[in-house]
Amino acid sequence: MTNSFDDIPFFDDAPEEPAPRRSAASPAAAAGLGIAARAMAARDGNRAAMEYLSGLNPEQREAVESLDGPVLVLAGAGTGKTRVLTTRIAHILATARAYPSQILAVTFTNKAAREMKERVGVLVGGAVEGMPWMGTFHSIGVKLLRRHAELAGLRSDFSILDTDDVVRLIKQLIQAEGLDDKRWPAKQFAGMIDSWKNKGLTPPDIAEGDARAFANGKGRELYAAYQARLRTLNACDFGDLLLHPISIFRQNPDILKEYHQRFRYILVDEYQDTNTAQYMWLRLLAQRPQGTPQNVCCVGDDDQSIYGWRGAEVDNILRFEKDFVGAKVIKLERNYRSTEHILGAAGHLIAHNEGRLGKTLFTDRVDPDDEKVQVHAAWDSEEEARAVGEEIERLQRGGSDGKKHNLNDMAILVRASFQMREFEDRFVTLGLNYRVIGGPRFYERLEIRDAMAYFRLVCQPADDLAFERIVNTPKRGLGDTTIRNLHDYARARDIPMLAAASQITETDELKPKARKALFDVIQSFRNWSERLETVSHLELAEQILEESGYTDMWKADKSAEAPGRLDNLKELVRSMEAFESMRGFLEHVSLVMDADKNENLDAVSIMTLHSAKGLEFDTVFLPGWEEGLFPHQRALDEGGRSGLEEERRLAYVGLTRAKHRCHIWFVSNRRIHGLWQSTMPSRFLDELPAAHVDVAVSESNYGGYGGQGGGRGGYGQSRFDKADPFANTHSTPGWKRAQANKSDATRDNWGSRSGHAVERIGYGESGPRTRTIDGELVAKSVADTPSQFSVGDRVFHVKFGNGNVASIEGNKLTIDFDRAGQKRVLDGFVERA
DNA sequence: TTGCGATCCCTTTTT
DNA sequence: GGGATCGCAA
Repeated sequence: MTNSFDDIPFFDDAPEEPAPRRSAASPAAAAGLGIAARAMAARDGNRAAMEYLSGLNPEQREAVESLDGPVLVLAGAGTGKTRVLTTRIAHILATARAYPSQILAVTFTNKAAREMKERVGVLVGGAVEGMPWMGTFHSIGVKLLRRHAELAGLRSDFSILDTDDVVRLIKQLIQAEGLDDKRWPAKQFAGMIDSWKNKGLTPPDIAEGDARAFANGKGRELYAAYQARLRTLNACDFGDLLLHPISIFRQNPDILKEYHQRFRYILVDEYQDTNTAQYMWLRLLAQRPQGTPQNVCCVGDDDQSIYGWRGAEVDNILRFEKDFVGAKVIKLERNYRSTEHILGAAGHLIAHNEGRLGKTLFTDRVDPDDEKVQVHAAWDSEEEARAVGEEIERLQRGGSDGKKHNLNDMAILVRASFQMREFEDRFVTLGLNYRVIGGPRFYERLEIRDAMAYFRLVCQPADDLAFERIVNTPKRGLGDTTIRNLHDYARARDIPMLAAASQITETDELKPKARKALFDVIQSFRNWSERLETVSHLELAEQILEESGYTDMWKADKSAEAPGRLDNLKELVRSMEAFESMRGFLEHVSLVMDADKNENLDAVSIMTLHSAKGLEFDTVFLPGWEEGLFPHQRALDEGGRSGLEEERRLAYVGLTRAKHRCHIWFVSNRRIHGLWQSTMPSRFLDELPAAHVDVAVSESNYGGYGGQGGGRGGYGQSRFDKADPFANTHSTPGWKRAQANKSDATRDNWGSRSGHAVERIGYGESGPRTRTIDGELVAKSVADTPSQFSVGDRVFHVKFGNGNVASIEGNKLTIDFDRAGQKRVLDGFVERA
């Protein structure tokens, strides 16, 4: 059977030997190389035409021009890493060292791949279209696997399962083993398999101990059963996209050799994030027999290694020189992004980490007007969102520099995605445009997954998971009993469920009603599969959704979401336009999973720190710098010291995203799992240097609100001045007002705003509070001064109620609360009972 | 077989 | 707090 992937010619788009020469017949030249072509001409003497090299600093230029032999570029944040990579590609093409199709350029994320493609496109023009080997590890893995699928026991039209499918599949296996799927959650086992795969381990490689850890010692068998099941489904998971090629290369040296000849240049972005499997994959492709050039260039930054939890091995970057003898190591330390304050803060913070290669970023751009990194305190996450929103509006109207700022230049970077919600809620009420990056994704929506299951099954009839998903959606009277029958029938004969369904309708094993319903479904699928070749995939998609009754199902649905779902389905069909075939579309979706339809809207970006890596913004807001959230408790529990260091790198990534302004927030109270918890400022705040940081909270407390303070003070000042509760609540303790505020805050916008203003004054008055922040941040001095409390004191806390002080450590109290148990709290938050 | 209510569990990060 | 799953009843 042919499909669109077989259409890609193998080696005939570029001769293996000799290396390309500049000639009219050269496909590369014919492709119209733009600058590259001009630069080829330049090779004959006119070096000035190599304009893409000008503007590089000496280190960058060296990294670009060192084309022979292995190169490791240690590129700090904002030092022009992507520029080096893209220019290097342009340079390879321009000097006619290789055809576009002979360059393997690997990135970690889709976003990075997209950006690289764009930027290379700017340099070399249309030639970038001739670079099929530029993409993520996974997308390149698919490409390899499609070509050699049979060597992995698959057909080239295999499906790629996402996490959801995998979990459902494993759940079936666990149940089939007669195990209790509550005691042995499928999700957990899916995680184990994933981490095994990240380490490059196949079932026989699993150590005895690990194998025993799950399902009464059946872990290894279960893993093997899972792999076997994938094979019968003609499917693979994300990990397989790397593992299968690895074993194909290992077992077929001749194939590996073909790729060695093909890939003249290998480039790897974000090398510090590669896991063991990726590393094995890469080494197979990059390590050549002695005497052959190993033109591999890896770019990375050990200080930005933030994927250790996912199996990334920082060691990979550290042992590069051992793996590739004679490697040249180039450090990029000149930062072009951030102000000296931001760099100073970030550098001081990251210096607290031990195992690092040690780079120090510097910049020449010193401007006395540059704002220091601002640290703000808020009572709770709601106030945090409110204040950030106001700061954003302030910048939008015209910041301290009087300049009006675009929302596109601002981002809120959170540690965990649940933090996003509060900002979204707030921005909706403010009418402030925002976009969530990496949030709940289009293709993960229920209706989209259903529709996709239909498409998958049409293209790949062995896809049982898709079959099970939609066989009774919309409702066709095919319930659990029928499905289970069908399932058993299929398993017994080792055939796909769709085929089994076809057979079983010819017997009388099913009740007439179910039999009829099933028969109709199969007929539909037969029809659709036939049309695959004759009807355009766009039309076919529409027909499938119509004829299956799927759109009717939502039209009949009276719930609030139904119209939105119908819209999404339309959007889905529309987005298929960009693809040549349904298969091509399905592949895109399984790998990319996000629809990048954020047009030119001016909007604040909200995303996690992880997904912010590689991006930059004029103004960056970093909320939630509290112990337990950031650094995240789980990272500390599971990762210990190295977990903490990874969190610190995450903080470093966050800070270094900012070009001009960086605002950090921490709150005293945050709701976690629905419960309010008192929180302490993050230790990372202690690690920021006073020279580059302003504690904005005290300033706004005293200066901003009384009306006499002048200063650029607080946010939304004028609005609060009008608020009438101001006067009469002025003298009551802050926490009380905050508490009163909380009850009506969710409903009443204005109420919450005025309450908010009042709250903040309360902070200003509560001396310990302000000093605490200064003390935490600037020096440990406060921590050394004796607390106003002593052990045994009876105290009251707004969230936890009454309790007794159990121990004191500087300004941090451990309190045994009568009802809430033992908590650690800053002394500013309690008062004598 | 379906639909609804109750309960349970989880909440870091992603290809 | 909230989403997903489970169990029970119609």
